[in-house]
Amino acid sequence: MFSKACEYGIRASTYIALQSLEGRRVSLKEIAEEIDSPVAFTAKILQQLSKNQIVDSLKGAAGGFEIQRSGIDRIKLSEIVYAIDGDTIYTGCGLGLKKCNANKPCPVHDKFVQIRDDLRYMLENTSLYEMTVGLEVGLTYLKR
Amino acid sequence: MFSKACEYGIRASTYIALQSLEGRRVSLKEIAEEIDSPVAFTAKILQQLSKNQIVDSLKGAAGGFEIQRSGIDRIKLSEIVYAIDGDTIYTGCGLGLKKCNANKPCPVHDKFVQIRDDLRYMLENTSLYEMTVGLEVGLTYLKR
DNA sequence: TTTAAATCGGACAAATATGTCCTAATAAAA
DNA sequence: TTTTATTAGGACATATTTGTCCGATTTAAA
Repeated sequence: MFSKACEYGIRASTYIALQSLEGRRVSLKEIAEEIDSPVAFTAKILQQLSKNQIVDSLKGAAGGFEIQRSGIDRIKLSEIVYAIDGDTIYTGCGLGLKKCNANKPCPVHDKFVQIRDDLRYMLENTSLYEMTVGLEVGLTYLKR
Repeated sequence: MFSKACEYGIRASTYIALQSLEGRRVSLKEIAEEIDSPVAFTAKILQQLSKNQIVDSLKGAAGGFEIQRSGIDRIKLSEIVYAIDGDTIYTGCGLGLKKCNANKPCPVHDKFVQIRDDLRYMLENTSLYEMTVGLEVGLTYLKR
């Protein structure tokens, strides 16, 4: 569904949001440990998320990553996916045709539109805050 | 969503089904032309589909690929996807966790289960015959 | 029996995705 | 001011996916 980079990106953002809610800024090292991802690769992804203003980064000692409370409420999964994987998941043809659309559809166009629209709706309506709710009480997990 | 190989595989199977309905056996070369795919790569995929008994192949002059009428009705997209991409699209976690399940779910487990189930239902209930219906009358396309 | 047209299958090549390493830049603390 | 802990970013390395090439095998037709 998503690239590895995107999976790590969602998990990292969610962990940062969770800790930011407690007022804790977190380091790359801690993030990678807590979401069980390769450190240096995660660094690249966080750079990208920072450039796309999904996470805030602060250099130097006591630096790290955080997300403003307003961001935690506002940022949706769709924005993270878009920042890393682009929009192919929404716009691409299920059978890989370059110019597939309602006018010249592939044989599964309508069926895919429906499923992709459901996926898009879900991603556009799931905030980082919502992602953290189960984590706090141990109902959901970010590794294993 | 699917790998390139799987996209080509679905398009190739659909074209073979369409021609088999007319009693025509088709060559690799014709298939690759009609679905706009790389010839040699398509050959590999057809080998795989042949081994998985999704298409019948005949060697030698006047050989080629075909699908029995019974197969055209019976074979579902899910079988093609499974033969090429395996079952990760059904069973894999949306966030890439290895042991994500209802007991220890990731934060989007339930939401992904729903979308994946819809996708699975669609793939398991779309036959090759259904894929060909629109093609015959020029309502749907396999290239561009 | 020979030739031609086709798939099969192994080895190779290129492109992309994933992952690592090292140095520079930054900022807090000693 | 120096040291230390951190992110930024470029170059490199590895793995996987995508794609190519070529000889072997098969079968129909000449």
